[in-house]
Parts: sequence; structure tokens; C-alpha cells
Amino acid sequence: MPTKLTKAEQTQRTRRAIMDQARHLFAAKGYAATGTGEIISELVVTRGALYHQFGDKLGVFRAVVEEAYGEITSYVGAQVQPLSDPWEQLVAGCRAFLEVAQQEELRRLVFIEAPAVLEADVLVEFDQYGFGLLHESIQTVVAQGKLRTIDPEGFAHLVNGSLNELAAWVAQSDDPKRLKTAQDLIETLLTHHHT
Amino acid sequence: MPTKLTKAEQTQRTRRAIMDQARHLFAAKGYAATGTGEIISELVVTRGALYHQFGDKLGVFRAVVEEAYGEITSYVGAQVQPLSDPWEQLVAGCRAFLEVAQQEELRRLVFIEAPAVLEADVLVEFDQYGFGLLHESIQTVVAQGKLRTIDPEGFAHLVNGSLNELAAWVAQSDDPKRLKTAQDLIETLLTHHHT
DNA sequence: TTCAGATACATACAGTCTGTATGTTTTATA
DNA sequence: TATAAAACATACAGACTGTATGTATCTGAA
Repeated sequence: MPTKLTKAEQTQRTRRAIMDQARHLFAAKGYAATGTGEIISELVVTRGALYHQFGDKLGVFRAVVEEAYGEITSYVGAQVQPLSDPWEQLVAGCRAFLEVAQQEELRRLVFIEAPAVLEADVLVEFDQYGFGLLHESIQTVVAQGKLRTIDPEGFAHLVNGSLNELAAWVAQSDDPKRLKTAQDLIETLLTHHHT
Repeated sequence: MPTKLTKAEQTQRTRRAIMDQARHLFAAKGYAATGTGEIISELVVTRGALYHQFGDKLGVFRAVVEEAYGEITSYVGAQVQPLSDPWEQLVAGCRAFLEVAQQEELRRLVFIEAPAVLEADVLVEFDQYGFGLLHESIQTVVAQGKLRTIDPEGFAHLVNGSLNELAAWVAQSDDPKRLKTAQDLIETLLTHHHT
């Protein structure tokens, strides 16, 4: 008996290995153009393991995207957490988002592939930790009377859309100053609604 | 000889029929989940005609998306054209975009499927008539001294992202007042940068 | 008018990919 | 320790894309 792994360890290892490969391939070639055979081709498991662990190809994608969402929110959360003032948290959170969204794979997976591949309800569920946090943050600031808008929810969508597109704009350039420009643009937008 | 069609007419008929079916299916089920056999299943042509006319499945999608882009820009253009003041054109163009983007199929094709399916260069080419017009409009207003921003190009992306997400927000609700709310949100954003 | 070439298909097939069914080995459990 | 269950591997059926080949219709020039 060469292996002395517990079942749970075994599961974790293969899931980790499959998700790592899948993440790179889904981000680089897109969901449809990535085959399940390709995902496991450089691993020591077969497609059988993939289907056992994830059910189907979509299950792999869901797991990968959920993890990617988690990385974004945990980065933003870490930048925001030390701050106590909700207004500062909102501004810092937006700036942090633009930073973390510079990772090509994250952006591709979460903002380009996921909307096209995943069902709307799954998307909404994942986005509780994306748009959801932004929405809460804006509601808090509005409740404090620090932000004036005719519709907090709509304004949250407005900011969210701005952030997504600005992140892509920054990423598609190699000018190191664009990130700061984008961050300042969002801060200006927020400041204009500051009271 | 039962048919008395010229070759050009024949081509137009089959392309039109295929693109109509493909548009509905691509928008409803997504590009990957739509088969070429499904597209022609209710038509009097075979897959051979599809491959002859469009080369491959992606060729059909490109043609459909290009047409969808055209519909958006021609609607916005028609609303903007009567106005002479660039600032009014910018505001009216944004409002018009939110109106035309309420068509489910258009939104799904252009803003969800196309970014995931099409190569980046094709996307940029099509977007000359989408983001491109917005960018020009903003540049004009900035040159007139009517709009103040630290970066016109970045600001154009900010507005573009806002519009895309607001359009989806409006569409996913059945509240008839949301459209006006979204339009007012964008106008407020622009007005805050007005000088 | 005629006929050679081009056009617009239809049909058949090869290759690829997904998902499933079945078998096997290893770990957990009673 | 025996039985169940998990974690795979393997083989295969079905579907789908794209291509190769054949055919009818139209076009354009002699």
C-alpha cells in the first residue's frame, strides 16, 4: 500500500489539482474551448475523477468561479477592515477592487466567462459577496446622510458597472499610472455625491 | 424551374432566415448551448447552407452580433441626431441607450455572450459603434469646456460601464419607473461633472 | 444561344467532446 | 473482520462541429 492518505485528503488533493488547471485553462481559452480531457491531461488522474468530484464540467467551473469571487472579496475585505468610518471604507473598497481586479485570470473568470456560462440565479448567489458588499456599504453611507442619491440601489449598480469596466480599461494597458487614474475617477464620482 | 431567384436574392433569403433563428437561440440559450442543427431545424435549408454562407458557427454569431450592435447605435443615433448642442446630445444618447438596451435579446447578445465568445479584436471593432461614439461625444464636450474630468477616456469607460450595468438592472425588474430612475442617475452623474 | 465556370446548396462522414455505466481498489465503519 | 462506501479508472454511447464530395442552378462571355 503505497498511499496512506485519508479519503478527505485524497479528495482535497484531486479537487485542488483539477481546479488549479481548470482555472488557468478557463481563463485563457474560455469555458467552451476548454475540454475536460485537457484539464486533467497533465495530472495523474483521469476524467473519471473529475466527474466523480464535480459531477460535470459545469461543476468544475462553478467551483473555480466561486473561489475566484472569494479571492476578490477577501482582498477588498482586508483593505477595508482596518477602517472604521463607513465613507472611508466605501472609497477604500472601490480602490482595493480596482487593484485586485488587475489579475487577468480573476477578471476573465468572474466578469467575462461567468456571466455567459452560469445561470442567473447562481450568478446572483455568488454576487452576494461582490455587488452585495458594495450595496451594503452604500446603504450605510446613505443612511448616515453622507451620500445623496435618488436611488441607493441603482447608484450601487452604477458604481459597480463603473468599477468593472474601469478594471478592464486599466488591465488592457501597460501604463502604470492608469490604475491610480481609475481609482481617482471613482473617488471623484463618489465625492461628487458626498454631502 | 420552380424557382426564379437570383443568386444574390437566394443568399439574402437564407442568411436572413438563419440569422433570425440564430439570434433567438443564441440569446435564449447561449452560444455554446445552441447547435447548428438546431438553428436550421425549422428552416428549409440544411447545415450545408449555414456552413456555406457563414463558414462556421462562429461566423453566424459574428453576423448576428454585428447586426445587434447596429440596432443599438442606429436607435441612439436617431435620438441624438436632431439635437445640436453636444452636451444635450451626450445626455440624450445615454438616456436613449438605456431605452434600447431594454430589449432582452440585444443585451444578452451584445453584453453577455459577445464578450465571452468573440476574440478581443473583433469586440473592439464592433465597439467602435458603441463605446466609440460615447468616447467621441465625451471628448467633444470636454474640448468645449463643458465637462471636467481628470481623464476623458477613463471617464468614458466609467460612464459606459455604468450604462451597461444600469441597463441590466432596469431589465431585471418589472417596475416601469426604474428606467427613468436609471436615466436620472446617469444624468446626475454627468451633471456633477458639468461646468 | 451555348457552355464553362461559379454559386448555393445537400449529403455523408470523420473527429472530438461530454456524460454515463460499469468495474476495481482503497478507506471507513459496524 | 466483514460490509459499506468512497475514489477513482475504463469503456462506450450520443451529440455536435467541420469537411469532403456531389449536384443543381445561375451567371457571363464567346
